[in-house]
Amino acid sequence: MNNSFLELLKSLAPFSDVEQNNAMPFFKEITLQKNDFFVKAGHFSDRMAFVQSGLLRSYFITKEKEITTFFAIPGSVCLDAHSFFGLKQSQESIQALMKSELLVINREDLYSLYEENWKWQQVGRLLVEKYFVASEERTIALQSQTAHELYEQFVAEFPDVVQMVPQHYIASYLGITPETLSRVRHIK
Amino acid sequence: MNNSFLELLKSLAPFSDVEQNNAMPFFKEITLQKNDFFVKAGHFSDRMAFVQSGLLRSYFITKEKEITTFFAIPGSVCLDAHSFFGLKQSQESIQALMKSELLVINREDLYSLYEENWKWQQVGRLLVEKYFVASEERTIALQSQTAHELYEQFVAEFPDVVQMVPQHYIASYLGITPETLSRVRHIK
DNA sequence: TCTATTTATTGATAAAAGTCAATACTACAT
DNA sequence: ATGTAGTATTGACTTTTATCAATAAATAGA
Repeated sequence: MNNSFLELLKSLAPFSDVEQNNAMPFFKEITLQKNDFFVKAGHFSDRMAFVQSGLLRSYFITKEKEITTFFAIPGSVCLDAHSFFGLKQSQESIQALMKSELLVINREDLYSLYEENWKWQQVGRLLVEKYFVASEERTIALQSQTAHELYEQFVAEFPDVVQMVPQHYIASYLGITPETLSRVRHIK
Repeated sequence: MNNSFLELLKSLAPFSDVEQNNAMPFFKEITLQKNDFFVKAGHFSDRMAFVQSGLLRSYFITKEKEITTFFAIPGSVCLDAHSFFGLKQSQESIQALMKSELLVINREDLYSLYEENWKWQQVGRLLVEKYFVASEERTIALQSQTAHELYEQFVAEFPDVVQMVPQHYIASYLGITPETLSRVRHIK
């Protein structure tokens, strides 16, 4: 398994080499080419990915508008929560914006891991806790900040993404129009 | 223990009577009077509550503005995620808006439960997953909906809360001003 | 009950962001 | 090199929401 993935896990709970090796067969390495989909809206998705390299984008379409909900950078966990946890059809699509290497596990295998060793269950819990806190913080930002503040915060948090994706993806992630983002970028 | 709490747990995983009884001593029933704080901003909070009755509000203060982030109704889990999961000083305060009965467990005891029986760890994970999905959905709403749509959705989702709390709390929960909410309420 | 405080509404105006449309820029494929 | 599709910028204008201020209504205490 890849180092960055192991480091993420080890930051959450200590694993022995044996435990790591036991888990390895559950994860499959896959490579997505640019524009390939990891999840397609309307389908059920039972796969969870750790991004090893590349970049993916989650988005959904509503009322003629396309809304970006997440950029998955290396080190991120990437899944459609509504589908994976809620067992529903995914509302979002997740698409690779460039060639991306992922470590993928499906729900069934993940749950086997959880039952096999409580430490994996713990890591699963800690991961979701971490993403829950991040989601809460994003909610608060959207609720309380102006377009300009949101963009500055985005640049600080994801400097690489700013360089790599079309601005209108970032605009929709911030809940503003591309025109507004373009103007906001030229303030100060 | 209270029925609504047990029902919540059973909806997530099946527990035997023995398992339930083993867990009981970890939970303390507390009653908050109106305006009592469950969490105070700036303090560390290691307590998690199940709301049995009453109503609480999470909020924080920024730039002279007060922003409501959550209403905890009966059946809800109530905590400051940033503090409880992130082990940081809480940014929010959580205050009872009326007399409220809570079942409270602290982090240490919760983690003992997790280690004692993997099913509790599983329930902990499932609970966070559930709240994560809800948080994602709220983010998407804030990102993509108008003030009017947000309010209509709030009324549909929390009809009781609408009756019970000052409108400006709801306004700040929706990321709009009290004046805008007042106007939006009289549309159509 | 009366008063003080909080809360809600309304109006006038300002600011922020959206919409529409034109144009320019870029990257890529042929 | 040329053309195409996607992307970014800019301007004029509209809509939405915020702000400020005044008043009205509701509520909680004494």
